[in-house]
Amino acid sequence: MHNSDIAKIFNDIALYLEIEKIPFKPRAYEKAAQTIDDLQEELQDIYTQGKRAALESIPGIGKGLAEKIEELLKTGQLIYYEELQKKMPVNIHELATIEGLGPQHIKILYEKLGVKNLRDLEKAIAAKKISRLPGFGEQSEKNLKQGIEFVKKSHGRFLLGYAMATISSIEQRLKNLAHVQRLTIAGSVRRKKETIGDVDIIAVAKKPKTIMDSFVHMPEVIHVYAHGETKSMIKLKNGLDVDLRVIPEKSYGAALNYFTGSKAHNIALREKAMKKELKLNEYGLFRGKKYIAGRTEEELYTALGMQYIEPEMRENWGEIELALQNKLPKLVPYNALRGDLQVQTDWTDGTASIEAMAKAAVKQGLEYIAITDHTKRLTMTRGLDEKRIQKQWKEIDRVNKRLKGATTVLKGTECDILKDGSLDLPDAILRQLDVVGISVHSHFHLPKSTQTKRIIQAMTHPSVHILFHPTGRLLHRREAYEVDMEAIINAAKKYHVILEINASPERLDLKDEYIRKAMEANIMFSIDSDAHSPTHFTNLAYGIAQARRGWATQKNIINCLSLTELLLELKKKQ
DNA sequence: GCCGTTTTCGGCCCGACTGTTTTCAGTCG
Repeated sequence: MHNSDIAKIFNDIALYLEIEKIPFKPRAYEKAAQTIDDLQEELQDIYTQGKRAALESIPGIGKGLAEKIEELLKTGQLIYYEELQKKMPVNIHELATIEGLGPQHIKILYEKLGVKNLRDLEKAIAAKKISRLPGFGEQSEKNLKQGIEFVKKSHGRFLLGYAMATISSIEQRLKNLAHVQRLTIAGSVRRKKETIGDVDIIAVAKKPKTIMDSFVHMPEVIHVYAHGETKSMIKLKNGLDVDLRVIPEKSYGAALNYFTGSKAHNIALREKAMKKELKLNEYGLFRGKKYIAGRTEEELYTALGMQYIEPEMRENWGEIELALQNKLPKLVPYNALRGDLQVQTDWTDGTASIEAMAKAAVKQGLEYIAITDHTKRLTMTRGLDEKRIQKQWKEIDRVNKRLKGATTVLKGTECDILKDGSLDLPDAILRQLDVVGISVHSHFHLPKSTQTKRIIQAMTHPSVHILFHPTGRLLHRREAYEVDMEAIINAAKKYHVILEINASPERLDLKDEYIRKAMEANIMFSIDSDAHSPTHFTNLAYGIAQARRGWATQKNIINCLSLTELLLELKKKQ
């Protein structure tokens, strides 16, 4: 039993307890679930080494939860959880993912209509049964319908950042097999799309049969669609489909190129080949029947008379034309970040102390981080007011002393943009901060022009450095608010505001096409983890991937600068 | 169910918004 399984059970229990209107316990379960999800070590290992006492030393886990974890680890089940399920046998997790549907309405739907899952709910909506229920109406029926559509739209696709751990683990195991000479994850994973449909793996192997056998017998596999010598297809327990192809070495580059896509890029590439009286397919580049190239991708692009194109750019957005003219931008490298300008701590809704976050940043090799806790309007996070933020500065000074330069902690804020475009901290405080980030956390449904005006109003404030997660979207959960991005980009240019590329796997905000538009206007970006726990710094890689998909170069990323250079840049503002 | 420089009991993030109501429950963050 893995941490994610236990975390899911605790989250389910929290929902059940909320249905029963039991106070406070749900928070305890939720908090523990979050902590467990963020844990770097498996609970199983912690328990094996230190028994129950070690479990209890984890913050948020006391005697009661330690016992439950012990039961889960030992028996694979939890009687308490099963009893809750028996009382109300619904797919509570699935129903709760629908925006606007909470525990109390789930209860009513179950008791009055017997709704147990998404499918039941759809049927009830189709039969117009919802609006007659107590507490529901015409509008809530409409909202539920929309919510279901939104969940279904994302159905079958996975967030890259959530699927990556599984994918990497499979990749490592396959690479370690004897007889495997080369192996690469291709497809949308290689292009670093924010969501992926399935996983395509390309390999060269001396004995294809052995690698294929190992592949279809991995413990995560629940279904084998196909099991052949050159191609096998499986479904994993988490729902992800994975294809593996074994390719002759001669065709490896061509196959990698073909299975990396995108389809549009491939078609355009083949058209260029045709104009040169060549033929490109997954086996190689040919003149008539004569093989010309295909062992590596580099060789392929060269033979087509163009620069090598990074996978993140292969969307047929003009990259082929630039490659032919030798004018491709040099994308920001994955190791180029020197700092992180959005980090939350336990002063608001983060899970760890300033010092713990700073130490994690040292491990990540970051030269500096900015602590950017929420501000007072965001009451649910205990957002900071002018008094507490000044108290926080003292703690930051203490931490910096203790760190002795291992990394530098900057004083920052994620200051709320209020409805009228004013900011949630007084000017006198904002002026003293190293990093002022601003963001929208309320009034998501303003008309587009009003929303745009509101945000631009905030950007005109002389102390503002960065607009955090500029469109507010949450992948698979919430659409971006309506905003005129062109106007925001123009404002960023005019008022010298940096736009954030938020690296959190469910945000990745800005999205690639906006990054490209902003690049055309030569806007500066910051790639930030938005870390709420020490493990989240590793998400920075997804932010860089997103930046590369938007064709961003190193000189446009503010946190590729050294600390001294960065502070110089930021201080150009008052 | 957790936690403690207000410590072993009694607190626990709480205000805004929506849609249902016609003064409030449910949900979100």
